[in-house]
Parts: sequence; C-alpha cells; structure tokens
Amino acid sequence: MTACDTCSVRNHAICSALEPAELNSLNAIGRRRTLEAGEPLIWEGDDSILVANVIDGILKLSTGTEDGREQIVGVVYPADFIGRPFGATTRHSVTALTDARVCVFARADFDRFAGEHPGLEHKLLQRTLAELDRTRSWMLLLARKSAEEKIATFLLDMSERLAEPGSASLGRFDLPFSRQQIGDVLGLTIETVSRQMTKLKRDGVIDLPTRRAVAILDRAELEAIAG
Amino acid sequence: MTACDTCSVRNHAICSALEPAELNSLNAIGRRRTLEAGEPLIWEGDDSILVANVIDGILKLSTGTEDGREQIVGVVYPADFIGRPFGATTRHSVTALTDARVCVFARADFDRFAGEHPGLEHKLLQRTLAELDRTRSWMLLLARKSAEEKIATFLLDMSERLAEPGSASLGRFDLPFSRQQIGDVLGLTIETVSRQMTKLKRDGVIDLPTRRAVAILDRAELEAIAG
DNA sequence: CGGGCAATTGACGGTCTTCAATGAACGTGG
DNA sequence: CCACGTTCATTGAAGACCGTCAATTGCCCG
Repeated sequence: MTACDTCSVRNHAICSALEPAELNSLNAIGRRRTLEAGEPLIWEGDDSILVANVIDGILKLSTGTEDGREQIVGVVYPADFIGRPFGATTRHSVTALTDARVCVFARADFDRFAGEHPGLEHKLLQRTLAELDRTRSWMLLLARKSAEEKIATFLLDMSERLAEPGSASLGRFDLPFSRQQIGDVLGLTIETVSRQMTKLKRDGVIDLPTRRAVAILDRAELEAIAG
Repeated sequence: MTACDTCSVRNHAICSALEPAELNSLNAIGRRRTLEAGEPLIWEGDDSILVANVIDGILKLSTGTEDGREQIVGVVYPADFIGRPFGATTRHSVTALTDARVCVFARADFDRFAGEHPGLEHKLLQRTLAELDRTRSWMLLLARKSAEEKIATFLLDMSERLAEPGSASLGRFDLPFSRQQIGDVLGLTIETVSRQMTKLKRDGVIDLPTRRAVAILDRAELEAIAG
C-alpha cells in the first residue's frame, strides 16, 4: 500500500504508464507536498532541482522582465506535470493559485527513473507535445486578438476546464484568478480586464455574481466575440 | 550506404540516438523531399499524416484567425523536428521560408518506429521540452514588449542563429524573413516593423545594407533596447 | 528601360495603457 | 455584530503607441 494506490490522478498522470511494481519504485523517490494559495514551488532561474505531478489544485507558470512586467505562460491542473527534466535550469516560476497538493521528485532521481522506464517518457512526451500545441495557440491570442476577444476566449477556456460536473448550469464557475492575474495571462492591464468584463456583463453575455464567479448567459454570443 | 550516412544533420537531429542498424530501418521508412521558398509542407487542420526532420533550410510554423490575421508560432532550423506525432491533427501550417530539404516520414510509420526505439523518443522529448521553453519565453515578448523591444529582441535572436561561422563580422546576416513575416512573428504590422528598423538604423545601432541584410553596429545598445 | 512588388514614409484615429480617484468586499479586532 | 482598515475591483480622464489608410520610393526582374 503506497500513497499512489489512493492517488486521485493515478490513472491520468504520466504515472499511468507504470506497472504496480514500477509505481512502487517511483513512489519511493517522490514525496507529497501541500501548497497554500499564493505559495511558490519553483523560482525562475533556479537550478532545476525538482519536478512534480499535480494531484490537486491549480498552479501558474510565470516569467517576467527585469523592470517588473509579468506574464503567465502556462496554467497547470490536476494530473499535469511540472518542471524541467533533462535541463539545468528552470525558465519560469511555478506558484500555486489555489491550495494545492503535488507529488514532488528530485530532478536527478526523476531523470534516472525516466531513463529506465520508456513508457513513462512516452507519456511525458505526449503531454509535452499537447502542451506545446496549446501554448502555440495561445500565442495567436496574445499577438493578434483584441482585449474583448481575449477576455471572451479566456472565459470560454475557463468554463471548459472548470465546469463542475454535478452542476446543472455548465456556464457557471469560480475563477481561480484575480483580475490582475487574468491580465497577466492575457497580456492586458487590470483596468482593461475590468472594463471588458463589465462590458460583457452590460451586454447580457455574462453575469458576475461575485468577484470570482462568472456565469455565461449567452455562450453562442461569447463564442462569436471570441473570434 | 544509405542517405543517412551522408546526412549533414546526422549527429544533431533526433536520429543521433540510433545505432547504424536502427538508422537503416528508419531510413527505410523515410524519404527526402525538397521544398522551394514559400512552398507549404503541412496545412493547419490537416490530418496529421506526416512528420519530418529538417536537413537544410528554414521553415515557419503558422496559424491564423478566420478573418485572416496570421501569426508565426515557431521557426525551425536544420536538425529540428517537424510535425505532430501521436496526435490526430496538426494545429499549425508548416511552410518553407527558404529553399529547404527535409526527411519525411508517414506519421503512422514514425509513431510505430518511435515506440520501438526509446532512445529516439528521449531525444524527441528533450527537443520538445526545449522548444516549449523557447515558446513560453516568446509569449512574454508578444504580450508585454513594445514594438522597439520586439524588433531588438528579434534581431539579436536572428544574429545568434544565423551568424556565419566563417564571417569575421558576427553581427552581419541575411534575414530569412520579409518585413511582413517579421511582423507575423512579432505580432506587429509591416509598417511598424519598417519604422522601428529605420529608427534603429537612424540611431546608429544597426545598418541595413540591403532589404534582407542586417548589420549590428552596437550590440550592447541593442541588448539594452531589447530589455 | 519599365513593370511589379516590397518597403518606406506620412497623416490620422482607435485601442489600450497610465494615472488617479472612488467604490466594494473581506478580515480583524473591539 | 459592527466599525474600521486593507486589499481588490471599478470607473473616469488623458495620452501614448501602434494600426489603418494612402502615397511614394526603391529594388529586382525581365
């Protein structure tokens, strides 16, 4: 009986490539760690000393310029992989957006283990290729879309990822981001984010019951705006 | 004696993971193909039916919105890998920027071969992880940098990739991009690209001997501008 | 030499940022 | 439970930057 046996992402994370005996070996080199919302896990420019699987919660990958401009370059969800195996340094920070639980490995240990388990590397490759596709799609948004299109695209993306399975209203969810963080994802200022959200609410496309909650009232219209 | 034996990227592309006998097998399922500048290799949204290694030349990966805005989401050089293994569709177009030679594989053949050769998958994983890092860095540029900073960053990036080994002047090279394509990389219009390049020339930071040529006169200043 | 395309240059306008103030939500302590 | 301070979000006004539209120049090729 190991921690893996009861792990909620056991069948979705890259670990799903492993046989029970192999999983035991992996479990032996990893450890659980909990993070509070806002707590950092890895700093940009650090020596790449650890990698991790997300068990629960949402984390952001971010980078910034010297003069303080920040950009969120990725968001990871349960079963996603974090960190930079086979590389000396980490090029972006990792910070918890919500309370989170992760399964952490020393990078050297993980690199060695992965080298001996091609199935694990295969899963990691698939995940990385999919992430690269998603990241490249996001570049189009950052470079070419208007503020209104960005917000609409963002809200649709969030609704797909966060829609509560039980909830009857598929278009209602709580954002794991502050307005500032939404700006950091979309390459906008907090004021522009606020104005565009208010505009969508005024036009009856969405509702904003609380600071963090969003309800999509007219999905077709939102999709049209997203472009 | 196979085509691989004389291949100029033999020791740099993912093929370098293979033993001679394995290389023979890979050679058997691949074929060479030449592309002229401007010629497409893969279209966005196509079924992912082929993957390739770049032998010679430079190609762009691009995507666009329905209303015609285009964005270049990646640029690949000799020894780089092209395409989307283990996935049903390709999410961006691939087009030659210069005359190019590539080593093409049917995706199904490549997927099978890769599954049987973990060393190859390992190389591909390393390459994909590095590409993801680079792509994420580029997001910061697209989302947060000014036009001037974008152009300066772009020119420095080009100078590193293109500097002729023999040339005494490391800061002189020919761009493989038109002004329009530079705009498509940086998320700018052709006019803004032109204006910023002219400004850098006027300020004595660079020289523009011909349409495609660039000479960096003051690298330190250019780096300062790049931010 | 001349046609055609790429690049440059100019004028103007819109979008988003910046700066600043107000308003709402949340937690703490009385 | 409410007063208060702090943080986050909203709103407003002004302006910078970049995009758009249009005209011109320069380069490359036949």
